[in-house]
Amino acid sequence: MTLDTTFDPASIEARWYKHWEETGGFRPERPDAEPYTIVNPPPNVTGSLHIGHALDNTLQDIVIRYERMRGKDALWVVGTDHAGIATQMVVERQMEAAQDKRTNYSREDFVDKVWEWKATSGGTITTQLRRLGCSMDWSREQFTMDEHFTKAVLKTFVDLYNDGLIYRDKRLVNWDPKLKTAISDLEVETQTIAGSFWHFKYPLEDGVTLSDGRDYIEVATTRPETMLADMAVAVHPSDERYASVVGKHVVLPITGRRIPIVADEHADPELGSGAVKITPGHDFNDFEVGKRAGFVAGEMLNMLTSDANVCQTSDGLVPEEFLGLHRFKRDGKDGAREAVVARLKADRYLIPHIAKTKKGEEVEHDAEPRQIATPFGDRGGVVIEPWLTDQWYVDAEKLAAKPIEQVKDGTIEIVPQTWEKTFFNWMENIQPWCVSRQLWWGHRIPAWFGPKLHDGALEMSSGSEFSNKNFAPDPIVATTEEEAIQIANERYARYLPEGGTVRVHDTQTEAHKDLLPALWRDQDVLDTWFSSALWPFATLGWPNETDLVKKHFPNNLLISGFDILFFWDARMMMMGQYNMGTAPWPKLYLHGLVRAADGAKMSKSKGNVVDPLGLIDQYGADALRFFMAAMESQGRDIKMDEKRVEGYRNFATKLWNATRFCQSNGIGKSTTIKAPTARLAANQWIIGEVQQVCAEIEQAMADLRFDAAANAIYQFTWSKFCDWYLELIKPVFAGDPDAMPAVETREVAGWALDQILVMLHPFMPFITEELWHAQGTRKYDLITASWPSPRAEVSKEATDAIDWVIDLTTNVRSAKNELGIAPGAKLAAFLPAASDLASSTIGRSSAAIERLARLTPVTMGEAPDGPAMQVTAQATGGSDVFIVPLEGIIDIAEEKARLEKALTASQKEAKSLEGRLSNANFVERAKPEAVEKAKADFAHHSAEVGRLEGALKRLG
RNA sequence: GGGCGCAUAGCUCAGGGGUAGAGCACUGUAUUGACAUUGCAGGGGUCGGAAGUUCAAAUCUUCCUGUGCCCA
Repeated sequence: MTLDTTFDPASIEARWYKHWEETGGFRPERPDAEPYTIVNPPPNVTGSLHIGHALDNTLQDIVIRYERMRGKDALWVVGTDHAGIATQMVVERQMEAAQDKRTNYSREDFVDKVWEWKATSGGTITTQLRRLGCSMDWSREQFTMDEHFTKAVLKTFVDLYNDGLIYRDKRLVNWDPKLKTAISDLEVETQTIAGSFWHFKYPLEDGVTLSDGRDYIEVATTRPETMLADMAVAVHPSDERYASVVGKHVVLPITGRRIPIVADEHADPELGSGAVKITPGHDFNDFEVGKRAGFVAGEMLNMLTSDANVCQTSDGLVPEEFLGLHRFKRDGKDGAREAVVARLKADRYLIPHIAKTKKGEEVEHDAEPRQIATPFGDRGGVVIEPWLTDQWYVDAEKLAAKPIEQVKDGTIEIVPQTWEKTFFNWMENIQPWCVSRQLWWGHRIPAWFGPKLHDGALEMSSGSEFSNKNFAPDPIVATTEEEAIQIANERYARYLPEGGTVRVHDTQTEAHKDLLPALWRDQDVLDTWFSSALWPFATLGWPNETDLVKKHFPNNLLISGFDILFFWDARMMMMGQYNMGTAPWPKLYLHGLVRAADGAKMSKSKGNVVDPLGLIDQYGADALRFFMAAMESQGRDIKMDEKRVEGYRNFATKLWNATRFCQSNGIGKSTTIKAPTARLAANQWIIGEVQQVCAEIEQAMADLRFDAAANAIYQFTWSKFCDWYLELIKPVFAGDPDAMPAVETREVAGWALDQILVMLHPFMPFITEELWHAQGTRKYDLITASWPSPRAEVSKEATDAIDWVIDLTTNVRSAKNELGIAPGAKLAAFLPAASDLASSTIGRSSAAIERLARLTPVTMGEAPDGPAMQVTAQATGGSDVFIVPLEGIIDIAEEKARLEKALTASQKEAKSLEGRLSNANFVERAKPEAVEKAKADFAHHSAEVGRLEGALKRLG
């Protein structure tokens, strides 16, 4: 097949991808081969390909293509994540645009709508991954809400519950009042924002005073509205200012609530007045203080609704005027915060903040301005409210124990290793994982509730929401409703008619209307990460004992961005260990972020995102992939550099043109996997170089050094194969095409080019596949070709000869350039004292010397008297000095300048080495190799100094 | 405040106890057969600063400065 004169990536990419996918190239049947498995971090079903995906998936594709070529039964599991909150938000936004809303539908109908959305608009990213060339096993594409996946999720939940590792608890949770759901610690982003610090007087109850006589305690807060639910004031136990009032009470302004003054280490005597207000129902620290002060979670006052509007506390003390206000100013409308401050100020409970103006005048402000670390929900973007609710928690601490051990003992290797510390730091301080979400889209929690049995007696409650403080129904956790009913029937047997059975209602309210004990299902769904934690085995069919699970679990490697180390990687370790009894993979590779050209994080709001598909359109997928690989050194973020992508597009073009050159000289596909036997020096040399670069790439891949692997094949292809080998063999084709040299060279060149295509294929799959087929009719596609194993013997003499010719050529060119001699000029040269290498090389490679070094004729023997330049040729096997007469060719002064420059360099080196060698300490204490090398280098440079001085003298 | 990184050529980055590397950019030069998305040649760095260890430090240690991320 003849190649077009220009390389056009777009026209070949779509064609080859389709071909690979249709012919099963991504998952060739290799039942007896050693398995190699990776699973992709499932992108959100709502997602589209961003530059981070491009990096992550390129690296994975390089690994999987490499292992596939090495003959493994390579499986790259692909799929998408149902992304609970994100997906529900997308569909809700769509409804909003149509003046519709979720609550206009039943839960079932809404979930159906989401599925409809997925069918039509979901999974954009799967098409985009194809454009990148990713060789995933699409035939088994997974979704975290697939039926078999749900089975895995349910089993895991039920097992964890039965093992006491999942429990229901009432505690403060990170509540997103916009999305109206709990979220986990990891989904909270702390940002520092400008805020205020207000100081208030809390009056002591009748007759009580501090030791200094004051009849109030000063407290300060950044969230004044919470004072409506204050339950105590805390002072440090050692704080003498307050020792006399500990155990006494204050009477809260506004609510009139009488609350105790408690001693607690949490109060910092150095901070403000040393006394802090305690709102256990709305602050994580205060919750702990409250517990220590003897309040149980169920008694803690709650003053906010799920939207974060003020509601009545259970003691009924919040004045009417505050009820219904939002927690703070919103959409320009004052909220509870502003109202509370205004009221306290009016009632003279506000202690003003005195600030000085620039002129030194004192001015009163209501509050002191402050930077406040504020928690925001990473999805909803609003301030997170600590809220007291019943939620399901996973005992992460217990599950984390084994993974910690596995990373410590090397069962799991984290690459680069620096991440281990971060991993340990988080895992060793891990908090209970809140896994319930108040959403409709997701895996519904397999729990049913029924009336509580108190000493065997039924305790019915007045129907109320799940956040009801005083009623904790007993959960029944089961894989199916039938099982739940069965358990309930036993539990409530004495309250059921003979042979009767409990009924299951949609809601708690309906269940309470039932005259008999009845169940209602938990309304909540699981955190998305709960299901994605099962990805390494649930995608293979677990809990069924499928052949895939047996063969491909544990996986071999996981590649992910470091940003999901906790969200996903660590949780896979926990769940892998729990469900499968082993680590999900022995190696975890963490890569960095792709940043904008200026080093900033890419974000839509900054408008500095680079679209990978745009780069593919412009430079081709191969160039983008190669860029990603070449820039991926361990432990550093990648800064976007389009010029570099362009450079790799040029590299692809170079290879394209090199192949065109081969074709025009009758060089086609190779017939053998092993290197052909070769007699010509250039051919032996390139075979040796192929072996070397192959070993380099293999080492780099074993170390997961993508940059080293990419650079190795780049340098080999361009600097060795194109720049030297193709130039070296050109003279051969000027001769008889049927003679041995041409026949052998066509064979070797075809083989070497094939090896390049194979070794480059994991990095640049499209162009290599195209060229692979352009080079001849093949029995198989390159994607399933074998990785090189060039175990050929090449003679040292042959490779030395080529190294010598290359050195000679470079030196001649350099000298000509400096002397202003036309590069193409052919010069006669004399070799007075030829090394053995020189003699044999001049004999067998005269054509190369003539064509590349452009020295002709070369005469063995003394040069005639007269001005001349000296050119050296060096290789391991020999070192020679050519004399090139320059009479009438150039200005002698130029040659002198050139020699002077070289002389200065050699003198400098020689002097430095001499100094080192004359240091007794060096000679005695340095490694013998270092001393030997210094001696050899010194000898070399001394000789150079002598030679150059002589040459200068001859020029006069 | 705690933890983890980074600082090497104009730019983006490798490297690493024994004469400093790549790509891009730059300079000069070349255009009758693979390739100007190119060839050839070249300039450019006291490896952030200071001290220490060592025969020898860009490399190891400590401190400092700047900068980035994560956690509180």
